[in-house]
Amino acid sequence: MPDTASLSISESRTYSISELAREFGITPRALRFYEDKDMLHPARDGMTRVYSHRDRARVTIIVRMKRLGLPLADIREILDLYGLGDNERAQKRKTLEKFRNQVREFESQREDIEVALVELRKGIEWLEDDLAKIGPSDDHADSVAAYDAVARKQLDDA
Amino acid sequence: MPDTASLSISESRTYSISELAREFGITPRALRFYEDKDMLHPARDGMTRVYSHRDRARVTIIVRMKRLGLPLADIREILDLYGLGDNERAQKRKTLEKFRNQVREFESQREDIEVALVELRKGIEWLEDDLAKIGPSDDHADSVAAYDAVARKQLDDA
DNA sequence: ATGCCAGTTGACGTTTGCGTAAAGGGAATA
DNA sequence: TATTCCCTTTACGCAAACGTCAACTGGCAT
Repeated sequence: MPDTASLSISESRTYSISELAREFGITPRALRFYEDKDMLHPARDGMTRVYSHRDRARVTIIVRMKRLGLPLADIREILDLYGLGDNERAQKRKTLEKFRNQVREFESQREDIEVALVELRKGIEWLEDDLAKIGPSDDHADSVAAYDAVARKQLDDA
Repeated sequence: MPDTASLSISESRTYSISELAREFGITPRALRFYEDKDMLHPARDGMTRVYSHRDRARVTIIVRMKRLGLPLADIREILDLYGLGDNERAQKRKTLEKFRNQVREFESQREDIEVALVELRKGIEWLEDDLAKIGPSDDHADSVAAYDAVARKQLDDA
């Protein structure tokens, strides 16, 4: 099987805890913590943890999901669902539902981000314009007007 | 000034704490908490809080930012920045930097979401296909193969 | 053998974002 | 007057997600 050959190079590697930690910008403590929460189950060489390529993939998922604000418990479920290939139809339906809900949540979250980005860009534009006025008019009325302008926008589309 | 007239209708209203709480789907406790954290400064009628339209706008921002996972401290800063119209140029530059950083963060967060959505949709597709196989082959080899397929994808683009 | 580095397991501390009584004030309604 | 609301403050509690010791255990380089 040529398949096996293609795997052997990169997928046979193992990683130490601090190696993975550095790679993902987290602490070893975090990795042990995730393990304690049953999100990882690295092999052991005596006492020391040995992370497989597959473990690494799981960490990738964990880190990604975390950045998206998912609580560890939820991430764990997702991980479990990937891991549990021996599901029955009922379970799979539930899984499907969960995934669909996640999609919905992410989509609405993405919308929130779009909105926030618009707001921030408006603020940036305002600040840039304001800073572009060469002479520091240092005026009080000016800043008040500016504040009102921004506030007004907030109020309008709130 | 006709401007004043356009404001008087909707902007002169005030809100009670529970009114605002209901509107934003949060508890009065939360609003008091935000005030304790100096994110809101509603007027008082005796002891009871009276929220202006402008206060309401601030709550809007708080809620939005919270949904995006920003810690209250950060939200407070943003709020302060809006409120401080009497900034010096130096301050404004710092503000500008903060805003730009936020934009960058949101953008990368949005990308994370896109990625996660792709993953989830792949998972959904897989589950749907799997459930579509009319006969519950109930096979063990099947599920193992399915697991490997998914795992492989994870590993590939990790 | 000694020292250093990286690893291990608890156990406790910290921050965030409120929830949840506890104890009461003021106004309106029955 | 009594009950009912809505409001107030003060204060303790809590789950999540680690950080931070503390106390040990190897391995290997000198």
